[in-house]
Amino acid sequence: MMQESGTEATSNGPANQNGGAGAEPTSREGRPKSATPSVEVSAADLLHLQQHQALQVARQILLQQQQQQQQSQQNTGRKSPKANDKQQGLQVPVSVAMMTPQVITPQQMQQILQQQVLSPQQLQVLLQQQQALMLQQQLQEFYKKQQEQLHLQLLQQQQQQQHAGSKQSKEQQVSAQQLAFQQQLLQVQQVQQQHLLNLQRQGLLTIQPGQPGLPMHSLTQAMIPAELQQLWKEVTNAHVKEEHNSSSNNGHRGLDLSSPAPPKNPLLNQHAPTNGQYMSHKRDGPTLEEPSPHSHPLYGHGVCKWPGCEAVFDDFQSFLKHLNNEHALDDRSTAQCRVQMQVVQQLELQLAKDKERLQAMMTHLHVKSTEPKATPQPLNLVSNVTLSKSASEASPPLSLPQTPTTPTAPLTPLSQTHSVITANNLHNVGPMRRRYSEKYNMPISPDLSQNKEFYMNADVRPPFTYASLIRQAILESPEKQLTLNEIYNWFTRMFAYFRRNAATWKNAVRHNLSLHKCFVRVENVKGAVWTVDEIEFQKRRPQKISGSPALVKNIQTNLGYGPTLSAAFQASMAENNIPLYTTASIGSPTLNSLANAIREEMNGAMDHGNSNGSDSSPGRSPLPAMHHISVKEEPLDPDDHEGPLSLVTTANHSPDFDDHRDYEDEQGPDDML
DNA sequence: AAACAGCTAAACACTA
DNA sequence: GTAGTGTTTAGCTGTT
Repeated sequence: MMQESGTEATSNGPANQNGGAGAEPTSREGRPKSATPSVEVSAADLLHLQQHQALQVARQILLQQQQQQQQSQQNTGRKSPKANDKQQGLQVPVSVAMMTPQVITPQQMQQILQQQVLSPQQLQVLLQQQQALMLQQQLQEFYKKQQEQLHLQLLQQQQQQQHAGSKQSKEQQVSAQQLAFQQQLLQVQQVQQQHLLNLQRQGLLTIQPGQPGLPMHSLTQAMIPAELQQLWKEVTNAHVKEEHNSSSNNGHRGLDLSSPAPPKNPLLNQHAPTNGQYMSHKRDGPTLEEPSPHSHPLYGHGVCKWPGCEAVFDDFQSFLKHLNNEHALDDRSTAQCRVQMQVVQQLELQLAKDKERLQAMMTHLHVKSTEPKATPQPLNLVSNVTLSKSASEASPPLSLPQTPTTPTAPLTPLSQTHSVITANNLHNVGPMRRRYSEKYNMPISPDLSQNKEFYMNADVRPPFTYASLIRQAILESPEKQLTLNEIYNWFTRMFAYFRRNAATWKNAVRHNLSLHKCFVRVENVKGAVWTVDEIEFQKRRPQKISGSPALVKNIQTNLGYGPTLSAAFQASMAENNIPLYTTASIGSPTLNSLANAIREEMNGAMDHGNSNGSDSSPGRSPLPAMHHISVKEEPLDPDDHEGPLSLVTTANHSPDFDDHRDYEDEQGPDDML
């Protein structure tokens, strides 16, 4: 928590984000919860500031307009545009109160029109002024409403936080509130921009790119990161030159994108409106040619990818036509572009926050940082597959230990085992000699079920030992026994990784089956099947888990049901390896949840027992392993059970069983006998 | 440093 | 003869 807040404070401050104008709403996301109230206040302040800026912009612009017009009316003879420009730049915002009284009522307007005291030009000017003033009033009203809403929200948030029970729910509330808050702010921004754009469009807002001291500019700066700003400038300059000859907007340059208000996205440049040529502006530098004559970032699968468009086209040319016609350089496109830009900004900010969070988490867990790679890859497992392949294909497939990537420091078992695999985790799998399922004696079932899809699709080596996997395969089977071929099939079915280099891993499977005493070969009518001797499996590695004695006792008591429970149940209990998680070994689970998990586990085990025991084939011992257990000379050493119980909930387990059923069906009718 | 565990490779035997 | 299955050994690496 402290680390996180520290990180946030240093690397995510307003200065880093938006150049100091402080109008970036999203910088609040992910802030430390302890600082929530004060940050909320600052959020409101920021909103105030932003609104104030927008209002100032409008005021100043309107004032400029008025003065300009007054000057042009009164000093018709003397023209000194340069002096005017300078004066405009130095204008000091005046109070709205100075301007509001000038709003003319419709009746007055009617009178003026009827009396025809004004020339058409004067009327035009007057109209513009009126429109501007009305816009400003609307703006003010809207801001007031927004402000009230936000205040309400903040109040609610504070109250909720005060009464929130658990820390976690508090966090959730906070983040939900933050999200709503962000959206609110985004909305405000967008409306601001829309209004300003309207002003622009009507020629009331004539702001030149090079003009100093423009409030609009500061507003824009407040919204976009520095680099984007830079990019924007570059693009803007180029665009101004490009558009300079265009006389379409003669008279006023309200649509000129070079005005600072619309943050110009590279996107804009990508569809040069005149020729439809896609000029790659980003990444590879300006010299890069477009990758292919028919590729366009806004065109994919025959669909226009312009936000909210989705028009379908048969060919690229018609798309280009559409792009030039429908998404030409107009106010709508500009506004959409701005919105898109904000979306990107939000995502970037979110990414940055998540990165920081990840970093903090890893720091907290004492894991070496993989920061540069920590950028979440798209969930394109294929790319990961490629990576993994290229890394492993150079060497024998299972000789991943030789890959240059060294395994990271041990993770907290729970955080690793029970988390869904992400792209980051990929760096951790493979070269582990001792897979964490072994190392921490963790059950692989939760991980497997949770990341089942992942393992099934990604060519990533599962972080489990062969022994664990074989055991899992066997235990997942209804009969708790599998032929070698069935084990093979389970491997290939469950793991994309084992769909290649079969000779290697199959050899390893056989080797493990033979080597480990925990795997018991049972002769069957149809041949041999392999079963798991759970006790032997647990004995393989003495576990040293410093569990609370009470818990140990508890588990032992549960195991003590032995005489009254079926052998299948015992086997299932042992099978699922319910561990005696301690706070030291597991991190966070409460005793309560542990108890629940065990309870669920027991229920699930009972189910398993019931499903196997009664209707299995007589010729085939349903639980050969149990038979094996029964003849073991060594009594169950309590210490052996300290680690070995796994948190496999029925929820996690049953799908696998279902899947396994399918799989078993492939194996032929021998289960039916 | 030694023991241990796990992975890989390979040789060999047996059987269908 | 071949493929599948099962056993065993050896060498290596990583962990304890």
